Amino acid sequence: MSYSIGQVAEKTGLSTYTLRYYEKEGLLPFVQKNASGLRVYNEDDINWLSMIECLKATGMPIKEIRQYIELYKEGDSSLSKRLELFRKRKETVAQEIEKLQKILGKVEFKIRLYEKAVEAGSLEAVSQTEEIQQLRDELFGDPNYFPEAEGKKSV
Amino acid sequence: MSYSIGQVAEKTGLSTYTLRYYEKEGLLPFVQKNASGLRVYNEDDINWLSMIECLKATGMPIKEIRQYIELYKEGDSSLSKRLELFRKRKETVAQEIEKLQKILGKVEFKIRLYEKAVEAGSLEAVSQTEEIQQLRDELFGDPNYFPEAEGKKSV
DNA sequence: CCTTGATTTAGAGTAAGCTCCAATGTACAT
DNA sequence: ATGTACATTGGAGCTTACTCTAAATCAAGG
Repeated sequence: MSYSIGQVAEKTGLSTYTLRYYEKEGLLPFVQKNASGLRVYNEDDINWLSMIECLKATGMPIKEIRQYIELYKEGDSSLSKRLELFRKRKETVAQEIEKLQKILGKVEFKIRLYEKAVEAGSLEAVSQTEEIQQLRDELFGDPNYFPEAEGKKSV
Repeated sequence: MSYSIGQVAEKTGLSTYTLRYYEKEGLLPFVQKNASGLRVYNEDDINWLSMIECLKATGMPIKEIRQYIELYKEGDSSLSKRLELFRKRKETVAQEIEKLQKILGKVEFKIRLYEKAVEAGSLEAVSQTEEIQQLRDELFGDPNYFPEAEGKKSV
């Protein structure tokens, strides 16, 4: 099965601009062209796009994705480099998840604070309560992320 | 306690350029200046920066952070809007965490695949094995995210 | 007073990742 | 064969979030 650039755009949710841009950046070195110069994508190209989306989702910039593709083109001699690359990606993603979980905790604190504030009709009144102060201490007693955060003013 | 822009940069890890940029963009509307026009930051400003970093970490763009700050300036009349804003942030972050967990699964699959490939000295040999095909099915049987992904070619 | 280093401003420059345009060519149904 | 939709290229333009520059001013020590 083969696809035009428009069909691939449809299938992947990427724009035709983006597909051409990726090619220009060396992310899709295997896309064929027919006699008239039109791009003809096959299943492998779609798989590559899926891989690219995956790497992008790990936070990898386009230049580094190209490097992966260049490693792939080197063949089996680059297997251990590719393994190493995926291990680094795993680390990056794991760290990002951890960071987001901490952020989620802070946002949930804000939600509780604002729920009480809406109830009371005032933020100042609520942010000094025993309950909120205690929550604040639990969350921000950890000095790792902006220790001065979330002071008395409840910004 | 008060701080110069350089001290705040040191404290927060942001550059002095960034601090001035944030002010220009309306993210720090409370920073004072002394008689000579030099910025003088206080604890509240540091707290605001911490809040800004938190919102940024949720993926919120700077223009929307400014909108939050404008809501804050409106006082208690905007409490429920601010609550709503934090609820949306929570959704965004929760979804991002979910997405990253799926990505983590894919990356871990790649790691296993490449571990085997390095062992065998060949990617093609390994990607057709019973074990890998089974793992692939488990991970990518779900048609939500690029159903064509990870075909026979193991890109 | 003088020097050194930090700070001020307006505005220009940068990097990433697209996004679009103009002019031209291709595919195909009527 | 002609209209319509879709494709090609090079290159310009856009957005976000900084990042830096230049020229002037300020702060503090000797």
